[in-house]
Amino acid sequence: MSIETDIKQNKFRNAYQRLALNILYTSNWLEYQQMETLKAYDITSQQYNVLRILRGQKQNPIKVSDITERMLDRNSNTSRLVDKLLAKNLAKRTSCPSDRRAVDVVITEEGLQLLSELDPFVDAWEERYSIITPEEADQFSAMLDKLRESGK
Amino acid sequence: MSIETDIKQNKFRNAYQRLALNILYTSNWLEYQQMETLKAYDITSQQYNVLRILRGQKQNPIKVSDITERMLDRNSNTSRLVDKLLAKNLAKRTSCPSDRRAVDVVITEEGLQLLSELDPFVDAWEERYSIITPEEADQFSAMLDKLRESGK
DNA sequence: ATACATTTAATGTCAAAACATCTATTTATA
DNA sequence: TATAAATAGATGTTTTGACATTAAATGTAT
Repeated sequence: MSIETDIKQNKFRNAYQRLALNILYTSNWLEYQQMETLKAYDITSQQYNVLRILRGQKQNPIKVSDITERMLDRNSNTSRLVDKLLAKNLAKRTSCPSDRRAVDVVITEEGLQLLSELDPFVDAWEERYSIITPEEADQFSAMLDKLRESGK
Repeated sequence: MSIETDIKQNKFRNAYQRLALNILYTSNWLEYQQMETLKAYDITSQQYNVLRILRGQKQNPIKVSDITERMLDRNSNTSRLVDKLLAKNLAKRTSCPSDRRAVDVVITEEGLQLLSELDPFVDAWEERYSIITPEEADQFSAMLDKLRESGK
C-alpha cells in the first residue's frame, strides 16, 4: 500500500516530504512488526537491540557507554536496560578492572539461547525484503547515509 | 557518515539487514532533529503531527479516530494528545452532532499561527534533502511502500 | 601533589507510551 | 423491539522515555 493510502494523505508538498514521512512511517511499522514477535519472549525492542550488540561482541566485555554508542536509539537509558537484562539472567555485569568507573557487560548462555530462538523470526523478516534486490537495498542504504550527512 | 560508522558495526548479515537498521536509525535521527526544533515551541513531535493533520483538514472537523488513522505512529493515545493541544488552545473540540459518541476536532487560529512559525524550519529540513534528486526520493518512497507491502 | 575538569554509570523525577478497561452510543441481529 | 455486538473516546495503571543530578574514578594542568 502506498504511503498516501496508509496515512490517508493524497498530496504532499513535494517528493522530499513524502520521503521523510515514509521513512518515519515505515520505521514505526518495522518496529511494530518486531515488537509483535518480541512480546511473546517478554523483551522490548530496546532490550533486544542491546542483546544483539552483546552477542556481536562474542564474549568480549563491553562497557555501558560503548553499548549506548552502538544503539539505534541513543536516548534510552542503557544503564536501566542492562538492569532489565540482568534481572532476566540474559546478561551479566562485572566491574571493569582497568577503569573502576566503568562496568563490563557480557551476554549469558541464557541470553544467547533466547537470541537463537529469535533468529528464525529475524530470518523471516529479512526474507520479506527479497521483494527488492540486494543491489537496490544497498543503493537505498547509501541514500539514507547521504541524507543524514546533509543534516550535519 | 555510513551506517557502519554510525552504529559501529562493520559487518552486517546482508544488504537487507543493513537497510533495516539504516531505516530505523535514520528515522530516530530524523525525529531527534525535529524534536530539537519543537522543544523551543513546547510541543512534542506527536503533538506536531496531530496539528499538521488538523491543518490539512482546513476548517473541516475531524474525529479523533480519523486522526489516529492518519498518524505516523498509531500507538499513541490520540485522546490525550488532543487534550494537550486543547490545554494550549491549539485545537478545539466539539461533540459531533451526527454521532454523539464521536468528537470533532478543529485547529484554532493559535494552532495555525504556531504551525506557520514552524514552517520555515520544515522548509529547511526539506532543503537538506536536495542532496538527492526528487526522482531519487520518489524511487526511494516507492521502495519503502514495496517493503511494507511484503510484510502483510 | 593539589585542584579542577571530565568521564562513567546510577538514580530521581516527571512526562509520555503501552496496554487494558470502562462508559456511552450506535449498529446489527434475532 | 429487545438484545447482543461493535464503535468512539475517555480513563486507570504500569512501564518506559527524557532529562537533570549525583557519586565515584580518572584525567589534566599548574
